[in-house]
Amino acid sequence: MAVDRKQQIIEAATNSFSLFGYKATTMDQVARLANVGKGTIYTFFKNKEELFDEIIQSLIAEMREVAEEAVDPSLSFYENAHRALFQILQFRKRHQLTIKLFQEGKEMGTPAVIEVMTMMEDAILSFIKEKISLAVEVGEIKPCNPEVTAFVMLKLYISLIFDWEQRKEPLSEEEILRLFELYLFEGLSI
Amino acid sequence: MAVDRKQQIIEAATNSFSLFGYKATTMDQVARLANVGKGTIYTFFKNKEELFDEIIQSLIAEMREVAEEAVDPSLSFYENAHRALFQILQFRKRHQLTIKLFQEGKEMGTPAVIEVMTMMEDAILSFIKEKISLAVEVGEIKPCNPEVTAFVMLKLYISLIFDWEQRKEPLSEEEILRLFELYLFEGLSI
DNA sequence: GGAATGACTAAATGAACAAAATGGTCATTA
DNA sequence: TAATGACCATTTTGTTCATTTAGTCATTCC
Repeated sequence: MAVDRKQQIIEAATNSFSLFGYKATTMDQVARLANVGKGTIYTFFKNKEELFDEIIQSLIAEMREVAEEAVDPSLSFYENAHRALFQILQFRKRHQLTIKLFQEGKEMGTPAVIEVMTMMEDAILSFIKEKISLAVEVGEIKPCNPEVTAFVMLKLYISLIFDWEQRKEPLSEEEILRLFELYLFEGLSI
Repeated sequence: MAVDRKQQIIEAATNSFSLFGYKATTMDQVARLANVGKGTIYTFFKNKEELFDEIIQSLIAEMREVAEEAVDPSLSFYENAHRALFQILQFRKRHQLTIKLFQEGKEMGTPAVIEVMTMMEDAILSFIKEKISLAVEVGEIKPCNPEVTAFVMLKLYISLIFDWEQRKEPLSEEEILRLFELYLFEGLSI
């Protein structure tokens, strides 16, 4: 075959998921968009959910790459934490697919979407956790539970970037970095 | 009548809201529970939402009182934050109403509930902000934007109590206080 | 011969309609 | 004159059924 049918299917599905969401994307539509018979999809993917999962796994891998790229070994842990988290969240903001799915998960509660969003969050948490564990070992930050700390960091970031934006003027990247530093690293005590 | 009908209605409604939520509480039910004709409710309250609002206003006032009582001017900001936080924790446990409404707002998105939860959040934020401003003026904590700081404190608190519980074993009160202290006051830096 | 296909089926979905429940009113009652 | 519950308009819930959809498989095509 001249063209890679599997790739065609993945691209068609990604486009449709991005545009209409998971539920509103039909396998007929994916087949049509991919210029492929519907049955062909099932020679590459067991079912709709597996096709979806494979797309999300790529997305997660891409996110990890972006985050990893943001890390600069010559910088401090807190600066790197900020850079990585900021990049991940910006990535999420930029990619139509993540935006659409976030919406669908919240508004319609589609189970497959919720499952996948949890996977994405877990991937982010596991990435941060890894970095925290390392920083603790090296003695760059105080000993702490890496799992809870990763969770708190992510939540703090989401609060500052997404939630704060709902009520007030968005914070600039510099402000976010400064706040991150102030609250999580220096602490408020005199 | 010997008994205060308005009070009866408020108590019945509070019970039902706590037990079944706002939407699932019918005015017939409130009337029945209050041993009152349905029309009587409407001599005291314009409609269901006003009855709800009045109950929430009391709840907010009560929360403020509880928090205010916990504050001891002779203690440090840090210690007072502990005490207020602890009291609010205890308060939350006593009031299924808050929990039920929080759930309903998130899961069903009942507009009246969302509106009221926003009011509660604003009340809490304004309370914390006030205390932070004072502490900064007195030089008890580092200078910081009181509004953002209050926001971050509340979000951290909600993350630790509600969100963490969704994925892992709930944290004990002692653990929550310890984490709050570690992340916000001491900071992670060595 | 084996990959690709699209007509086919069982299951899921949602539109449309009917029935029940609910918020709010008001004439009657005590 | 305050309290009430039958009553009404509207909303919500339950049900039916035609349509749509995910997934299969006999047939086609290279």
